Amino acid sequence: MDEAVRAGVARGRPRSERARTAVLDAAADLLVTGGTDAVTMEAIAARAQVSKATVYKWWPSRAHVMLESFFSRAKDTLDVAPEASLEEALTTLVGALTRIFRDTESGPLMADLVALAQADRAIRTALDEQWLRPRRRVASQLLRDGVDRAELVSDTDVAAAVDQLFAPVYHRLLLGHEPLSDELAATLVRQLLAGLRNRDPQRTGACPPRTAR
Amino acid sequence: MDEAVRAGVARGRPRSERARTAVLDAAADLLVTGGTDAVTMEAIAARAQVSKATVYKWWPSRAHVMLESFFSRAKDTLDVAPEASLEEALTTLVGALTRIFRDTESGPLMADLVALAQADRAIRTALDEQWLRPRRRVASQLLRDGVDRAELVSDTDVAAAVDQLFAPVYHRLLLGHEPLSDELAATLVRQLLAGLRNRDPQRTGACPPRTAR
Amino acid sequence: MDEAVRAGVARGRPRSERARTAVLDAAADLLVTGGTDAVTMEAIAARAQVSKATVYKWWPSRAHVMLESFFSRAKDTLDVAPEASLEEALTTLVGALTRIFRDTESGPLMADLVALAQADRAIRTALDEQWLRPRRRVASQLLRDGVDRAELVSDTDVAAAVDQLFAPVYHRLLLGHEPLSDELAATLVRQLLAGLRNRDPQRTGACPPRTAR
Amino acid sequence: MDEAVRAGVARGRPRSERARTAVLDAAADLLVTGGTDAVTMEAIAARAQVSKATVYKWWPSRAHVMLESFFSRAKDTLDVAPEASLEEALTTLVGALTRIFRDTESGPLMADLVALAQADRAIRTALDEQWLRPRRRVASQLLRDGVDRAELVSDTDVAAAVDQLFAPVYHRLLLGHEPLSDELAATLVRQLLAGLRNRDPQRTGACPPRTAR
DNA sequence: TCTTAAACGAGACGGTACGTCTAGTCTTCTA
DNA sequence: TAGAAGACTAGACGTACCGTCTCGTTTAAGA
Repeated sequence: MDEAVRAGVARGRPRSERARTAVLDAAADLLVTGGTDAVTMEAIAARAQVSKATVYKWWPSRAHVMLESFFSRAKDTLDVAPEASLEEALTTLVGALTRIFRDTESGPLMADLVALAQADRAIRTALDEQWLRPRRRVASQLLRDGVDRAELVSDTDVAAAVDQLFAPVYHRLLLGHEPLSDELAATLVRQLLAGLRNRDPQRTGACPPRTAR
Repeated sequence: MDEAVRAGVARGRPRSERARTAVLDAAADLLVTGGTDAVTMEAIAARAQVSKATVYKWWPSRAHVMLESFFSRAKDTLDVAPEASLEEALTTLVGALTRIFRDTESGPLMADLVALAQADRAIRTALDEQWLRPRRRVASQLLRDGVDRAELVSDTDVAAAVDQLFAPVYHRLLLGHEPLSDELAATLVRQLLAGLRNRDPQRTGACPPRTAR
Repeated sequence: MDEAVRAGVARGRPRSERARTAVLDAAADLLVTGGTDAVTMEAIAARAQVSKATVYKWWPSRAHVMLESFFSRAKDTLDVAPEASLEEALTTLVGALTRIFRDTESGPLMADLVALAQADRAIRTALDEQWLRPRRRVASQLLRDGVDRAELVSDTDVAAAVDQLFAPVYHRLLLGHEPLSDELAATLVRQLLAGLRNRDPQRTGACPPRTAR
Repeated sequence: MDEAVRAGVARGRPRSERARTAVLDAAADLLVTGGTDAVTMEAIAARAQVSKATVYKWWPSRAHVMLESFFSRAKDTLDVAPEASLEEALTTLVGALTRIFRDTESGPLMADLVALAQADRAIRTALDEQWLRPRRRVASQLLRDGVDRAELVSDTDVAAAVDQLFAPVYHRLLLGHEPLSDELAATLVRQLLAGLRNRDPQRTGACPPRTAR
């Protein structure tokens, strides 16, 4: 009936939750065991014991499957202990990201998604809005609060600072030139907040001048 | 003959330089105009007016074509003025990278290569060894020199610091969440060297304490 | 309950006559307007405003729908006027067939059914027993009566003769090499009964000899 | 070179004769062993050890494969012995058709082609022009010659007569209501030429009157 | 000048995955 | 219990690109 439709009453056979999770699991498994090239719609359907038509019905492309597979897994915390210092809070955020990229399927999934985002603007947008932005927002707010309290210098470029905390993690995930070590998060936060410049050279006391080379 | 072969003397028709450059140009053009998906071996050969066999003869995969296409274009300078300060030198390096990614075909090419590197370990290695490592080496040396002359603090994690300078550029190139602006390089260098922490809050003198939140 | 079932009393919702005729009409309409390929179970159900399950519940395949659709339409007469001559009677039978194939939906339906019969033995059997055989039986009886009364030669192969009357109609329907013209039936009957051989060459009188070539 | 192209000089790898015949054989084999439904492009390619792309390159549809498969096999003779009588000549033609339909793969192939012709006008045309018409032409000419020499009556409808000879064969092939027996051809020719009407009933002399029923 | 051998263009080939379509079946709610 | 809605499995469709192959055709160095 029309009323039924308008009321959102389900008509017909309901969507199979089993199929949905099987697809998401299959995609992640294939990626981890066989690499990007192994994750074809054909292979996903076969491993999930699901017909290709069902996959295409709910996800328009392999990239969208990966996206949902990633989001169904990657649940890092955005909660920061209220009593934590700024340094502690930022370290928690960056450390959580580092660990899920290094220790879970989310790492390969994110790497693959960034690759897919180069070919599909919708994926890039979804990644930005649903993953990056919320995390950047939390970090940005912490930094802005620091500026407001005068804990941080007033000319801080918050966006750039956030990139200096998070980008190295993605960079190492994607290129692998350096490991995602346990200390990385603390190091990134410490070096950004305190800076690299030596303010107490040879025990001269006082705050350090900008020493030209 | 055997002697000729042993002597490395070229026998037969020499490799066509025209074909080589046509292929590299075709790959870059296709990428810029049509996106990653448009760059197929088939399309490269067609646009370059070259047979597929010739492309496969010299490059084992599309990724290798992109790699050489990138390297034949991206010639940013690694030279730093000897009289420049540390901050100036680093800003020059990061700024050069930002500009070639933003203003030339090298940006899309690098983005595509990072994507391809997720599926092809050889590409990842080549990118690392032939592109990233030389640039990281120069920046690392500058930072280590700073530590040696006590301009920088002794517990500096050079590798992490280098990432805090370069990774944001790649991150923005790949995800596009923030622009590759003119000021970015200077900001990244400044914030990393001086840090974000306010050392002179309301003229209270002395170095600032770690203010708990 | 069981008693009711045994008693043949209908339980539950009775079958929808509307659905039945809508399906048969849809099948015929689709065939005439779009050709064989347009007649899919999907399309039939959609046009008939009926669910696919309902179609499958009552007809095991598209071929069976076509079969019933054909039989619900093709009602040519098998009655022959008792006072008619043999030639008139046969002409009536063949003419009726020609006209319903040429002027009604039964033509395309029969053509489609013959095609479907190549893939489905059940359809072939049904076509034979329910359509061909009754018509052949009537014509055969007329011919056999003719033999019995010595109007026809005693060595008549009735089955072959019936084919020589009817087969040309199906042949033209299926291949279209010649039209199903108004005169066709009369011509077929006349030529078969009287033969093509000239029995009165050059007015020599008497019955004609078999002139060798 | 242009001259080469214009001259029809073969460029590139030449077409594989092996692939061509393998496809035609596979199509015929599948049809005979598994029926119409077994003959899919997929199955043809698989059995012929040929890629689907190759099949589609040379044949636009399954129907065209069947068509060529049929023509590569069905080589019945159209030659008639010059000294043969009209009756002998026609019997030869019809008999040859009957035998290749009954005893070779050409029977199932033709049946399938007639079915396919219902959905594809191009197939119908090809069947008509390349198969039916040449055979009908020969028979028609024999009949017309007979009329010219007054062996046959002058009001003979040649087209209808040809159908009365050939159509029964196709009809039995397609519907199977009667067998394609050895005697069929002779019977069809005899009955058509001499007619069914008894001209010498009970030795009454003279040609028989039209006996009303 | 003539041979020779590698590079080249064209394009057919066997594969594989694509994204779509239809066949049938199954599950839920409604009439 | 029939029917409508619609999700499901299965598998063929026709296309595109892959990477390989087989031709005939340059092109220059060496004989």
